[in-house]
Order: sequence, then structure tokens, then C-alpha cells
Amino acid sequence: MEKYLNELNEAQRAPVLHKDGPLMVIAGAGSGKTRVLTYRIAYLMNQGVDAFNILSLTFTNKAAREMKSRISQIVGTSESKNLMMGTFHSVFAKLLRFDGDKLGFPSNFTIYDTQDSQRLISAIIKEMGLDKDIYKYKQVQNRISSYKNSLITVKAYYNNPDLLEADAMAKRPRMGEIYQNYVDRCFKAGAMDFDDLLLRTNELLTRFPEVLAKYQDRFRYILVDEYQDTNHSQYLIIKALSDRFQNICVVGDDAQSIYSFRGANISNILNFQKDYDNVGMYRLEQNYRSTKNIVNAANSIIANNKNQLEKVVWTSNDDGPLIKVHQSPTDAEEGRFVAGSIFEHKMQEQLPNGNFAVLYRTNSQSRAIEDALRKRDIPYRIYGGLSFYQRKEIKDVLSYLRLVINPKDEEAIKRVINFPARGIGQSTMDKLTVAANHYNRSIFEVIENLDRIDLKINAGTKRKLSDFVNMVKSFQIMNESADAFELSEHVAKKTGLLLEFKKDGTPEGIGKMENIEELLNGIKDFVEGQKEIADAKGDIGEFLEDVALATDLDKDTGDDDRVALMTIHLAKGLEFPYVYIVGMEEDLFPSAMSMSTRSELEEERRLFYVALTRAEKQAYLTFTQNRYRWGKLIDAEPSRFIEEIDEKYVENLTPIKSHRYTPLIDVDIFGDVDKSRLRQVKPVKGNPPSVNSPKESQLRKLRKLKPELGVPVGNTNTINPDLAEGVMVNHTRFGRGQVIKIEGVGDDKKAEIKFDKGDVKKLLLRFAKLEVL
DNA sequence: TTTGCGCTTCTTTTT
DNA sequence: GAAGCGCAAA
Repeated sequence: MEKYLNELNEAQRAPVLHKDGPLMVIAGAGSGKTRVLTYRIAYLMNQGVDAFNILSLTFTNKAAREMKSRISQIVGTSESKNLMMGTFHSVFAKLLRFDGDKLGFPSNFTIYDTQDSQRLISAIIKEMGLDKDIYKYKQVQNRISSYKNSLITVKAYYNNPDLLEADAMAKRPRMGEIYQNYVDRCFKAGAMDFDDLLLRTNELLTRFPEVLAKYQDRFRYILVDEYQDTNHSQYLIIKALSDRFQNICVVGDDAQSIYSFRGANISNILNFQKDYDNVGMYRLEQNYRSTKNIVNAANSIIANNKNQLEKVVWTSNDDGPLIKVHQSPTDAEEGRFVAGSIFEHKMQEQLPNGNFAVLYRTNSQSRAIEDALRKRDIPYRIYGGLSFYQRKEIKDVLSYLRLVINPKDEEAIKRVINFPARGIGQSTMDKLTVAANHYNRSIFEVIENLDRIDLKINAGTKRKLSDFVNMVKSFQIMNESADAFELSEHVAKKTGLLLEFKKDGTPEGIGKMENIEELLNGIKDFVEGQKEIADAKGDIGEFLEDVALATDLDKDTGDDDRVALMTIHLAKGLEFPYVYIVGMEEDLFPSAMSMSTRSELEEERRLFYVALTRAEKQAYLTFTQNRYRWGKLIDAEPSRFIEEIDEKYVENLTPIKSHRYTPLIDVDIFGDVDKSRLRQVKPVKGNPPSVNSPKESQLRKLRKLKPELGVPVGNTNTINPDLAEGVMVNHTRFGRGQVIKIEGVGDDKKAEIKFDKGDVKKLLLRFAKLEVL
């Protein structure tokens, strides 16, 4: 142990050796905070603290795994096995599996991802007959998420005049009802969304003192990484759990707080000393990661922010090369420059691909970079964006598996009940949903009891529904004996999913089939891996939980050597010798969405600080004159952040044209206003007030009658009995015509009509919009 | 009930 | 430039 302590510098060793009681470590970028956390845990264990009594919350599960394996090396595997380590979400999901029944949740509750939540919210908005152009599901989901992260329940929402008014102002007076419905539906489906994992943990700890006492007694030492990015919900959990022993160690850097959009509250770290008594304060200011030029440049950027804890990050590393700034005509050229530069470094210095990272503000920027890297045959890997588990075909397989574990899972059943197509359409699902809401049961249960409820579903469809339910039940029986891999493979075949994509035959179809096979291989690996862990069962439920809370970063990269492409947010905590920060343009970085307040802009600046401090040896900043955005080429201007760097540390690779005039409104040669300019002139957040009259399509929607909730809306006409051969009719689209012939019976009844315009058409009468003249 | 077409929106960032 | 949605046709 002594040997390991010698690997730390003075500043690092002090917090590691800190005795009991609260402590806070303010750790500048690259100052070795992970090392401090790791060694502190190892040290505690060496001092006789039981691993079972230690809780360590990290930012990614990957970080947790790495720390754990390092600790194993120091104190031994058998000792470290009992450590509770992981992200807030994964740790408290486990806790809720154990004690969530007290809140009425089954231990096999589903974890809804963002897409599941959004689909459910869309459905609710539709069922309530609200205008989806006003109640935009993404905005509604954002609102609900931020309520939850601030621990505002539905009841608290209704008691909060500010919130009510804010939503009323936004023309969304029924937010509260949507919120209530959403919570009810999740509960009924036995599902929690990401925010629930924290919210419900708080509820559990508040409502059940004996549960709180149990975990307080268990987690006598709590360590929290990236404390600056905790939200209110997380803050309260930590506060409650650490209340008894006060052995709380938080590590963070206020200069790297970049998650306020998901509720992170920077005052958590700023107020830590007020929240606890006798706080031990430690600062890590020596940077081991980067060159002097990078560290100094980063310091000069962050100095533009007003609100920050005092701290001086320094390094004894070499000066290194200057930060290189490069301008390209377009985003495609930018990609070419980056790929070319990576290629040169690789050749001249014989470096592996893994030494390079390309960082960007938005996921959509990856495309141009990808294209350029591919042309140069440079292997790369994209992190984030649409992750593997979010792809349609993968979510389809996972949804079947979710149903096996939790048949009440509403989003899963809606997704797969008619895929592959089984003739169970929207109107049937509408009837089932109405019934499910009415009887306060899940859709699955409604189908199980179909013969006891009269839902006006015809016999053929009933048959299909019960076939589906029986299929899922057969999977459940299989799940009792088979392992996760056997079950999944059976499901993929039996449901016809694999066949569906195979018979498609297109390259996309083949690709999807291969993805499903990759998923199955992944499940196989998982099962093998779990066999080695003593108390793990390797069942499909565990796999689904892993998947729900896994990020791209968590996935085993294997050891293949690739250039990393990711957003700056994802890059937090990582380091690379060479870093390219692309898209350094106004409206992109800083984002146009985050420039209206000082605090938003300061967060963008911290984001830039994070980006730059990822680099060990050299950083490149690139920007373009024109960039494709929303499929259109628009003008771009260099980011203000470039100018903010002390010029001592910067070298321009391209002379920047100094066209400093910005006309108020640009008018192109056709007299049209250039909208990209307009946006800069008027830095108002949100939608500009509409100048144009409402569009015809919107008017049409507004005029349309709202469907009544509870009455299934079919789209079948009652066939006019006057309709006969020879009769003159009017069609909404085709105009006047004469019926030549009528054929078929019932739903199949068709009319052949000769229209005055000359066309002869055969129309299905239960759909055709005909008026007898 | 299914399919295909055209219109709209979307781009911050993630567990 | 894509993906999702609503509408109309079969």
C-alpha cells in the first residue's frame, strides 16, 4: 500500500489520507482526480473499512469498471467484489429492484428510454385530443423531465403558481393533466423512465425511514465523482444517505460543469461547504495531461467566465506546439483537412489511430468527418448519436424480450404487436388502449380477458390477438429454463423478425439482419461473462437492465485501433494526444440555442474548456465559411471563443478574412432575405413571433373537430343506400361522375365510377368520400 | 388494414 | 437531408 501512496503527489495524497468526515476535492482538468478517488477507496479498505460499506458514484459505468479493476489490483479481487460502484442511474436502479415493491413497482420493472417516454407522451397528447403543434411531445417531455429532476411531483406542480403560469403562458394549460397521465401510465406499465430512477429513490428514502436507515447504515462511506454535474434529485439522495455518518467525499471541477440542460445544478458544488460541517477542502491544480500551451490557452478562455471557484491550473510539462486554427470553405473541406492532418501525423510520427479524437458540438456534424476519414481509409468509431441499442431492428427484438420479462410494458407491446405484420392495426389498438385505460389494466391483460369484455373486435382479429399473447407466454415459459441467449435466438426466429429482414433482400434489410445477429452475439457474450460472476444469473432481465443504462462509452471497444468521433459532452473525462475541435462557428459553438443569457453562454464556454483540455500534445480548432445545415448551405462566422484565447498560444494556419461588417439584413440578388443573417441580428431565444398569417395546413387542423376520448374512431363509411348503378355522384377529389357498376358485398363493396374528367376508377365504398347527387 | 406520398420539423448536448 | 406523421388510395 505504501508503494501506491508514493505514486501520488502531495496534493493528491492529502485527500486520500483524509480521516472521517466530509471532504471536497476541487480538481482542475487533468489533475488526476480519478486516481485520488481510486486510491482513497483502496486506502479506506486497507484501513479496515468493509467494501460492503462503500458506495462510489461515477459518471459512466466504464469509469466504475476501470476503477474497480484498479482497486482489485491493490487490495485483491475478493475484497473489492462487494464495492457498490456505478452511475447514479444504475446503482439506484438496483436499489429499486430490491425495495421498489414498497412503492408498488414490480422488481422486474422496465426502464423506459427517452424514445419510449416520448412515444407515450405523444400517445397521451393524442388521446386527450390536444393539438400536437402546441403540445410538442419533445417539449412536453423536457418539461416533465425537468419537473422530476427538481423533485416536483404532479401535486407539487399544481401547488406551484409559477409553473402553472409559465405553462399557461406557453399556451399549454393542460400540462398538469399530461404529467399526471404520464405518471399513471408508467406506473400501470410497471415502468420507470431515467428520471424516475432518481425520483422514486428519493420517494423511497423519504416515505420509508426504515429503508433510509438500512442504506445509511450500509453506505458508511460515499464518494461522488463529477459532483458539479449532479442535479437536485441526485443531491438529495446523497444528502439523505450520508446524513448519519457524514463520510462524504465529493470530487469535481466547477469549470467543467456542462450538464445544466439536464438539471445539473452548479450550486451543489459551490454550496458544499455550507451543506456540511467541518468540510475538508483540497485542491488539485497541477495538470499532468497537457502541454503548457494547452493549459494556458484553456486558462485564458475560462477567465472570461465570471462565476467560478478560485483555482490556478498549471503544468510542468513542455510548451508543446501552438494551438492551430484552420479555416475551410465548407464542412466537406473541413473534414478533408482533419483527415489529411491525421494522416500526416500518423505517417510522420508513426502513431496509432487511437491517438486522435475529433470533437464536435452536435452529433450531426459527424457526417462530413466520417466521409473524409473513409476516403482516406482511416478507421474511426462514432460514439453516441444513434446508439446500437436504439436502432429500430434492435429495439424490436429488445421489445419482445421486455414483454417476456414485463408483459405490462405498454411501449414494448405497442411496438411489436404488429411487427412483423399480423393484421392487428391501429383501430384495434385504439380499442384496446381505451379499454386498458378504462379498466386500469395493461393492454396485455385486456387481450387475455378479451372474451369477457365486448370491444367490437371481430373474431379473426381476436384470434390474432390471442395468438400473439400465447406466443409471448410460450417465451415466458421458455425463459424459466433457457438462458438469455437461447431465449433471444428463439424469439428472433419465432416472431419472424429475422425472416422479415431477410426476405426484404435490400442492403438495408441485410444490414438489419446482421445487426440482430450482432445483438445475439452480444447476448451470448453477456451470458458467458455472467457465468463467471457468482451471484449473477445471466438472465435476460439483467441483460435488459445493462442495455437500458449502457452508453456507447460503456460498450467494450475491443482493442481495435480507431480514431474517436464524439460530442464534447461525451468526451468529458477522456484524453487524447491529438484533438480536433471542429465547427468552431458562431451559432454552432456557442450554440444558437444557448446565447441568450450570460449563464448559458458561460456553460458553452466551459464546454469549450472541456474540449480543449482533452488534448495532451496538440489541439486543432477548425471552422468553415459555409456549412450545410438543414440541407442548406449557410454562411458561417468564426466562433467568438477563438478570439478569446490569448493569441500567444495560437497559430493561424489560414489567414482569416477580416470582413467585419455585418449588415443588418442581408438581401441576396433575388431580393430574398438571407435567414441565417436575420437570426444573428435578433438574438431572441425561442421562436420569433410569426410574421406570416397561419399556414393553411395549420388552419385546417385548428378547425378540425377534436376526437372524443373513449370513443374508438373508425374510418369506415356507412354506405349510402341510394347509391346504385346509374346514379350521379360527387367525389371530394375527383369531382362529378356516374356509377357504372357496383360489385362486392359488405366491406368489400366497390363502385366503378366514370368521372366527368374522363377517368374511370374503382373505389372501395367504405373508404371513398362520395356524395349522391 | 396497409401502403405510399408529401409535408413538416429538426439540430444542442445525455443518463 | 432524413425521419416521422397524417392523409388518401387500394
